[in-house]
Amino acid sequence: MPELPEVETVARGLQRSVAGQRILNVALGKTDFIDNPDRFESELTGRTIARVERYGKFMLLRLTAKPEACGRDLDAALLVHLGMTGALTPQLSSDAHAKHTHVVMRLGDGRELRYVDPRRFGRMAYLSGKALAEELRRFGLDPLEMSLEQFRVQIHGRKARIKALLLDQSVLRGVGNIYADESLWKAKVHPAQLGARLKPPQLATLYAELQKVLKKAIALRGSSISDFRDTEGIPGEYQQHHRAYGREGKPCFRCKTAIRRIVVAGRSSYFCPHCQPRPARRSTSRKRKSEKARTK
DNA sequence: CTCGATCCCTGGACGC
DNA sequence: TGCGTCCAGGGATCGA
Repeated sequence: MPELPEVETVARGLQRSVAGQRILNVALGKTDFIDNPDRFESELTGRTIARVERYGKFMLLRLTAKPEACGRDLDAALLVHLGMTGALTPQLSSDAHAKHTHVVMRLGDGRELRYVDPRRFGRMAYLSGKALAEELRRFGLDPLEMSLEQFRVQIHGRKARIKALLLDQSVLRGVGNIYADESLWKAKVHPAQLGARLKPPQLATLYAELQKVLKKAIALRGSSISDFRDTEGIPGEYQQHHRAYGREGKPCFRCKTAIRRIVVAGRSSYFCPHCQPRPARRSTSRKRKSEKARTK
């Protein structure tokens, strides 16, 4: 499932392979994941992909202005979210269409940039100017670009659980379930710990481990759990370094205790019950006792 | 402000 | 082999 490292991998691949290419035409299949499909098609046709960037879990295909735009739409972009199963890859026009191919952009050099997404949890949108700026403003800082102090400001004082905060794209952008669990395991922080209750050293460790995990995962071209592939069709290798995610019942790499799975913030959360002890919840247990006493 | 529930969608795993 | 069922999960939305 594409999170920050996987999206970075794909964005770099596309930057290498399709930057500078002109989009000659656009063919759409199912369009329920595209904002305003008609406009999408007309605006993309004839535009050139200037460069490809990552923004959180989004890819931003920056587009050059149409010749007739006369200076308008200089900051137009194709926004792509891969959802769970999306793939955006350049292919030869002679290649057979994979099942669930929903967008085909014919490029100037004869290849095709194809979007394939069985579950259609992804999103595509043509955005420019104000709409693009507004869209991007909804998200927090990139975890690889933020300082420890900026991280601290986002977490301290928050009553939400740390796992929920890490997954919240308005708190920081790009982290998903895998890298949240991996960095919490490394930092020995329980996923249900409240943000406000993280001690300064824990916060500093979590910040550092999150960056380390993300950087290493990028270097290994992401995690391939089921079907993630880079733009050349090669799986990532970071899944071989997972210490918590998907390891329910298997021994912790540090202490051999069986990894447990619980649901936090509506997501499967894998953690070591020994290394990441459940936070003592003084107030809750007291409340429970007093409630029991009252009902009796 | 934060929570859980629900929906979107398909493929894969599993039980019979 | 072929059903039915459950689960995976990012994000939007809604009600508590």
